[in-house]
Amino acid sequence: MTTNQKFNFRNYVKNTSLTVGVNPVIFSVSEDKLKVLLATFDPRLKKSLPGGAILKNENADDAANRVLQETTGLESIFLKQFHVFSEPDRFSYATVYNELHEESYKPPEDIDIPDRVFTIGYFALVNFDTVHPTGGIINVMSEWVDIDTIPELMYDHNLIIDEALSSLRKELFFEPIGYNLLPEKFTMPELQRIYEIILDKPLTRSNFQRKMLNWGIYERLGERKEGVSHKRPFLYRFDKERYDKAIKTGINFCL
Amino acid sequence: MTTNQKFNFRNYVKNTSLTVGVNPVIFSVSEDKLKVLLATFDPRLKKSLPGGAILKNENADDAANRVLQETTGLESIFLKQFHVFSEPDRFSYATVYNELHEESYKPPEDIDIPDRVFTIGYFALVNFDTVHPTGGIINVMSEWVDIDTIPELMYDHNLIIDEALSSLRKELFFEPIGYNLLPEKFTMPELQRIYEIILDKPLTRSNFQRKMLNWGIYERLGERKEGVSHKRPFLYRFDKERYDKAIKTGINFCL
DNA sequence: TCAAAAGTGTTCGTCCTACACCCATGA
DNA sequence: TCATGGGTGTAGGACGAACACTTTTGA
Repeated sequence: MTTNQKFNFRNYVKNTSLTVGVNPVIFSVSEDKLKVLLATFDPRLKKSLPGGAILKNENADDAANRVLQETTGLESIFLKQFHVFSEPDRFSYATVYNELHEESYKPPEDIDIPDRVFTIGYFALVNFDTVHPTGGIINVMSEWVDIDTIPELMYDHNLIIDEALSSLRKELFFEPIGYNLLPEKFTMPELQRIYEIILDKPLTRSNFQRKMLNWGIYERLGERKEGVSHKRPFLYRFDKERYDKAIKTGINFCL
Repeated sequence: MTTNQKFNFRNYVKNTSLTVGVNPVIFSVSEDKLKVLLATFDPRLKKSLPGGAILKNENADDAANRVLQETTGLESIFLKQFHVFSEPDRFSYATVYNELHEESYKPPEDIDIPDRVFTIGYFALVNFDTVHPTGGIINVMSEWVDIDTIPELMYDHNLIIDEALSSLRKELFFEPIGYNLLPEKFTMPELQRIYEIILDKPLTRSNFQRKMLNWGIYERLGERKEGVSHKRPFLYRFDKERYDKAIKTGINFCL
């Protein structure tokens, strides 16, 4: 036998019309709280995550970066895919219209509306101060919301945020990503707060300091933080070169 | 403003015709080697991973379990999503026809062939002896191949396997999943080989033993392994109850 | 009786924890 | 001068790496 006799194109290509989008869960830290960027599509509806479809010549990462750029203005920041959400009924393009009966939200009948929409969940870490949230292309506005006061959201977006947070915590053990939430120059106490807020548990100051320095991936700068009403802490910077070297020699970032 | 003025359905629904499938990377261990199940669609072509489209009423996990069942006969085994592969040109339905010019592989012109196909990568851990590989619904056959002699595969399947292995290694730090590769009753030396093979590095016998027992998630059975030409090792079984208890009290599975 | 492999114990070093102590700063 | 927070030192304990020793088995 040379040809595969089992194969029949008509059985193989299952024609469920489908769109795949991305939903970045954008984290930042401000006022000692972990925050997530939530979008408002229409003020009368529940909030949702920023998101968008994957366009013709994009891969998923491209799309996530684009959505991030549209809503925060930021490029090339920490962004990582963590899970696909694919329940058959997780999303419907008619939801908004069914809720509000606004003519402009009515799915037109002359274009093919996909039966299903999957979304690829991403999480991103950004420095709060560098972001001026906008609604991007789809939404009216977006805003930071404390992780522990997230309201009920559209679709399965509450679930997506839960999974994003637990993926973020997992990732902390493999990559020292916390510094992405801080400005380029930061102090050890600041970094410690990041870890405490993400992991939601207190860490011992002196030991935290020593561990971070032992990793040898942060460069201590000459300067110290100005304008604090007590001893001025050193400033540090993430050092990519040292990081790459540390990775090669095999390091683990367990806390 | 009540209505979202930015919104226009015609801009929002981007009509790229798209299918999403799953590709489980099925791992097992035999003859002291880590193996992956590879499928042959047509003997004249490169091999590939088992796979299939996500059907109408399935989510991604359902589809992956179905493909696994079709190719191995197994149900409810360890299976975990790890990444979506979404490059615009990663897959084409015409590939096989372009290669072989066999009429039966020609995409019919009267049905809509999707422009793009994404795949969700899964990895699965199975006990070698319980599997009798078949081609499943799509392929002619499937067979176990050593992880370090994987040939060049169709599409981006080599990349998928690489990512699967590194995800498997990562996951070892969060879940003690190695036992899934063994029969229900196993010995500590057997478990140690599993870890050594997956991580591709030797571990110290006595320390490994102690660590596994300290985790307290394996139950030592009364019996010992029969038919070995030296001291007979104890048999153990993974104990779900103890595992759940250990998780609650906060355990980490660092090696 | 012996080789091989399994189980257990011991030593040593490293790292983590907790706490103490001193330093620098603005109020 | 004092309260506050940052940097560093140290004693004690937990744990891992390496290795030694004993036990059990089939050949």
